[in-house]
Amino acid sequence: MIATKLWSNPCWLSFRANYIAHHFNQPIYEWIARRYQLSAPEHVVLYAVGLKDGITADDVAASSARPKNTLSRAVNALIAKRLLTRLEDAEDRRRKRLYLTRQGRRIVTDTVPKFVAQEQAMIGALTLSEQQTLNQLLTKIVLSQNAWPTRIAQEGKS
Amino acid sequence: MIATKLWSNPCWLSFRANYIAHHFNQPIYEWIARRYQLSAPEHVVLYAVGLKDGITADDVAASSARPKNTLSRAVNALIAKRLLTRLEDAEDRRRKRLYLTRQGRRIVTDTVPKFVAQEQAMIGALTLSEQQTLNQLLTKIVLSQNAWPTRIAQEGKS
DNA sequence: TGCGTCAAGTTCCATCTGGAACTAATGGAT
DNA sequence: ATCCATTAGTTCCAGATGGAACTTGACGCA
Repeated sequence: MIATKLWSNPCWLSFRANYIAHHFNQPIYEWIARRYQLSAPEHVVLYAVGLKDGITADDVAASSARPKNTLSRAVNALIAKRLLTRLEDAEDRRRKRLYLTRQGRRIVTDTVPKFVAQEQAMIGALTLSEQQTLNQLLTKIVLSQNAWPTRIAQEGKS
Repeated sequence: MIATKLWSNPCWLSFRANYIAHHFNQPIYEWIARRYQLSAPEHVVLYAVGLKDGITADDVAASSARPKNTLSRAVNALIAKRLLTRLEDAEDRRRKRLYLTRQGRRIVTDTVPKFVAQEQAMIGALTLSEQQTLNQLLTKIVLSQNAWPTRIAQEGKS
C-alpha cells in the first residue's frame, strides 16, 4: 500500500510531506505526553516561545497550523503549570507577550535534542549535500505560500 | 515568526514537512466536508481504496498515519453512505476487502483533480527539474523508514 | 468624541479522536 | 488436536479538538 501511494499517487508531494511529518510528530508527541504531561498544542507553544521570546499566541497560530482557541487553551494550561508567563503589551493591550519561566526553558532545552535526533534519524538516508538541496527546495515552497489557495472554490454552475 | 521557524529552527525538516502538509490538508479537508459531508478519515479511506481496490482497513492504517479504530469507524460510515462495500476474504476471514461503489468512485474522480490542483499550486514555485529532485529526495527518506525510531526511549538513569 | 471595522484572545459546546481492552480468526509449535 | 501468540477489526469512553460566537481593545474617519 505504501508502494501504491508512493508510485501510483497523483499527489506525490502531499503524501510524502504528510508521511514524513507524521512519523516525526507521532513518537515525539507520545514521548512528550508521557514524560512531561504536555499535550501536543502545549508543546507547540513551548517550542515556539523557546525559539523566540516575547511572541504572542497569534504568532504561534500563524506559524503552527493550529486554530487559535486550541492555542489559547494551551497557553493558559502552560501558565497554570508555571512554564510560561504572560505580559500585556503596553503598546497594544490586546497583545499578550509570552515568556518562558526557568522551568519552561528547562523543558525546552531537555526536549530539543530529542527532536533533533529524531529528525537526524529520518534524514540519515541522505548525504549532507542532498540534505542541503532538500532544505532549499522545501524552503522555496514555504516562501511561495502567498500563491496557494487557502480555500477550494465551491463547485461552478457548469 | 515563520521566518524564525525557517531560519532559527534546529528542526528544519519537520517544520517544513508539517507546514506543507498542513497547508495542503487544511483547504482540502474543509472543502470535502463542506461539499460531500465526509470527515477527513472517511476521505482518507475513500482515496486509498480509489488508488487500489480490494485493500483492507489495515492497509489504509499502515500507509495513512491514523489509528485503526478511527479508520474502522470511517469504513463503517462510508458503507452506511453506500460509497464503499466490504467483502470478507475467503483465504483469511479476518480480512475484509474494500471496494468503491459507483457513487464512491464518482466522488474520487470528482475530488482528485482538486487535490492535484492544490498540490500543483504549492509546487508552482519550483521548476520541473527541481520538482523531480525533490520527489527523489523525499522518496528516499520515506523508503528509509525502517531506520527511524517509532518510540523515544525513556530517560536513562544517569 | 462617537461610530464602524478589525484584531487578539476567550468561551461554549457538539463532535471527533485515539488509547486500551476486547472479539474472532489464523498459524505455528508441540 | 490443543495451546499460544499474533493479527484484523470493533467497542468503549474520557478527553481533546476546532468552528462559531463573544469580549475587549485599537484605529480610522467624520
